[in-house]
Amino acid sequence: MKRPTIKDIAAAAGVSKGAVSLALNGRSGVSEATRARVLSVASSLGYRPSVTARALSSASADAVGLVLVRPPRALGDEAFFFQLIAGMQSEMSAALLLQVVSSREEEIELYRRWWAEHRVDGVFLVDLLVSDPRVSLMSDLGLPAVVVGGSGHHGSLASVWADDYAAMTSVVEYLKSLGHRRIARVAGLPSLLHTVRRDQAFLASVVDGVIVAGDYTAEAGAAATRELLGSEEPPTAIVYDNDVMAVAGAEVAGALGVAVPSQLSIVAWDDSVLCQHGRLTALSRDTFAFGARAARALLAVLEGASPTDVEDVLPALVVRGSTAALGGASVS
Amino acid sequence: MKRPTIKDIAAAAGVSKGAVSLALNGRSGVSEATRARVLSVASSLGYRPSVTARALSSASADAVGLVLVRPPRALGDEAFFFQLIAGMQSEMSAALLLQVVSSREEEIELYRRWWAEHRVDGVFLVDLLVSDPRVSLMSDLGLPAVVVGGSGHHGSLASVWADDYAAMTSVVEYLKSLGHRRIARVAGLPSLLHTVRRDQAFLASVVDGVIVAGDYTAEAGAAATRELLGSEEPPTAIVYDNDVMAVAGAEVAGALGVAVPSQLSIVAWDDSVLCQHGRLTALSRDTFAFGARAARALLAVLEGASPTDVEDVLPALVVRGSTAALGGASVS
DNA sequence: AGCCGGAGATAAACCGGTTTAGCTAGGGTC
DNA sequence: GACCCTAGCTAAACCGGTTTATCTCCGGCT
Repeated sequence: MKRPTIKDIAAAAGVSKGAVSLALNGRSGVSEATRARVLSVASSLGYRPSVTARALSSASADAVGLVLVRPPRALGDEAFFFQLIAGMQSEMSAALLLQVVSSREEEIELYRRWWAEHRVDGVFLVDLLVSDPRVSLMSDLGLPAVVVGGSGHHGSLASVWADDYAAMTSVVEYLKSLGHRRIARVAGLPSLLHTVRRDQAFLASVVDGVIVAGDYTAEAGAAATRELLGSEEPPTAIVYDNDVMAVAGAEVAGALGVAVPSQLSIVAWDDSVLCQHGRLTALSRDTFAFGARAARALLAVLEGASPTDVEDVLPALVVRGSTAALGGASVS
Repeated sequence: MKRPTIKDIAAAAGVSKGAVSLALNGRSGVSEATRARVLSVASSLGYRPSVTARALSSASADAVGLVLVRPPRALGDEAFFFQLIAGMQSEMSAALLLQVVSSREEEIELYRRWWAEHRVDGVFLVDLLVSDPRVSLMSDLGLPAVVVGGSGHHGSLASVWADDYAAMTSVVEYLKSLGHRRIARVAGLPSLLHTVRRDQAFLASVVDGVIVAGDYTAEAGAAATRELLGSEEPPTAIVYDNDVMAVAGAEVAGALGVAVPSQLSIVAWDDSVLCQHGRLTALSRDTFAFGARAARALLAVLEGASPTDVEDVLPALVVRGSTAALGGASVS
């Protein structure tokens, strides 16, 4: 019940540990005859090198890391991250070391540890902040990293992103073309970079706009919607920063007797089963594919390629029953 | 930019590596004075032991493992697992080593490797099969494990489960009390243990029942529903094995002109935002809490407690608009 | 013949811990 | 005073790999 170690292979092949190591890793220093013998012995004994031991002598750790800073309870409802993780895994043969922490400080400490111990070969950085300390940390540590969804270029790091600015502009233009003028935005966390980008794009293209901050939870979406619809001049269209808040908002509108879409148009950022079934117009991006792309980018960096920026395809607006021309007929 | 190692602490405290190790781990063999000195030096240098190195000499790996056997693309839609993971993380200070593979063989191979390399301290076993080889594997390896959602006791392993049999019985009884006789069940994967348990309970309490197999995807739910509603004697109630299939089924019913709930009652297993918004009657269990409970069980085993079976609270039936008495008025 | 160079292999150091064997000094016992 | 124990510590082996220094042997060149 004990795995063969490199020593067993060496003994069985009649060579030294060092020679086995060289042979298995395809490096020079052993003859082809010896290499072949070692390989055959290794495979016949079912030898698998120990990643743990290998990681100690500063080689590969066969894992990449992802740290999420969220209240765990809220995390479970955010399909986005799981889709992303599933996509990442689809392109990786390595395992994903996942940890959920509650503060940015812990997150940074964790990256330092993982790096110092060679526990991971590289990491994904998500939820990028406006001026994010992690970017320079990765450079300082020399820890390969890919910024995921950080809408833009970041120092010397590879980045995989979608153009939030253009996407938001297209949403607003679409609503304007339907005759909407007073448009509201229920935003995500203000500290996040993509929130700021979307805010900017929103304010730049909207005629008469208002922004309310949210935190991606159903409660926040409902509260923001109540606040907006109860105001002096309620908006005729609301753009939500995620699916959960949008669905909650639609529900609140219904409860308040505000008809969707005849009196209020609703657009959700990030499509999901939730939007599909709620017949909500949504900005759809393929999060799974996005994760897969991020994984490929990280693998490329790990293989020594110079970090590149990959811009994801622009999210497509999927028009469903929650948006209509101002004063148009109800569909729902 | 280099982390202090145990050697640095030893040098700074003027003792040997071994003494530092003993002192830090609270073991006897060093005087209290020396221990205090070592601890203060260690903390002032910001020393953190390397988990990687520690794992080599058969100590803790500071991580627990979870292997999921699913097509990655489908995985992303299953909120269940992410809820579970979020719950697990909420109770763990260690990281979760996560890997998605495509076959049972790979899964087993992965457990063997992780064990052989001390990469994990223990693992969670999900999606238990009818006679699951993993159970005896864990015993053989001596790898601490917790069976999650395996509806029952499993060898010498700790188990955290909900009573699927009783839950299914309660659902069928509820439907029978509404007057339903011909009831269908759109099941999950037939190889899974809880599918079998639910099948048994369903067949035991139903008057006139039919079971169609599904695989948790929206497509499967839609196809099964089409098949059932198009049959000679269509059922008046359908119980789906997860939320995604139930929602898809409701949609198909609507498209076929079968009114829910007046002509067809629908019950979903596992509640979610999806069911809440679709106003589907659902069997609600707190998956997050379930994951947290599983984590606590694993931690207990890791601390040397003898493995225990923890039965989760019975899932509660949350009645919404998708179920009604046979021939009752439409609500939707 | 004498010298040099490189291929092929080995032994040993190293990564950062844990653990065991062994050494030393001090106290108690008879 | 001889003897034994034990507390307290050190040195060294070990975990399973990688990497470097070193050694040997053989062939080619002058």
